[in-house]
Amino acid sequence: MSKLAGDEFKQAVYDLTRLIPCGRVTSYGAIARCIGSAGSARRVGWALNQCFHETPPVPAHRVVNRNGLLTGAVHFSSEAPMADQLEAEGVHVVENQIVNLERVFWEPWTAAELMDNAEL
DNA sequence: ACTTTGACTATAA
DNA sequence: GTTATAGCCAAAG
Repeated sequence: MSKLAGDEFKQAVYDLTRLIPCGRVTSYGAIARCIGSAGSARRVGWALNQCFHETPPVPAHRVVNRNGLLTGAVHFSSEAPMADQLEAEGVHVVENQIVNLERVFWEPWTAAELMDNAEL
């Protein structure tokens, strides 16, 4: 068993994505690795594609590729572009690419410490 | 059941 | 530094 089903995988991705602090971003591969499915970065994107009709909403705009490029911007609503939401949180975006990526990058393993601390 | 595609990543040239 | 190719896993056609 222990096989990560599609729905469980999506839930794991959503849960971790919701833990991303405001003004920070992360990568698909980092999320995939944190949930135990390293190398399945593409599945993270697939899961996030379904997040729009999920409740509560998932801040998918904080998830970008390893290059800091907003590859999923085209999947966002025209009224709330990915870049616009990132800029609203203080993240500078130029040509669909995040500026100072290292400065705003957030590693999901930080969430593990937070959750562990919360359980105490 | 097989083939193609996808919000990716790493390595090689 | 960039560009090209391979590896990756699962869903959709």
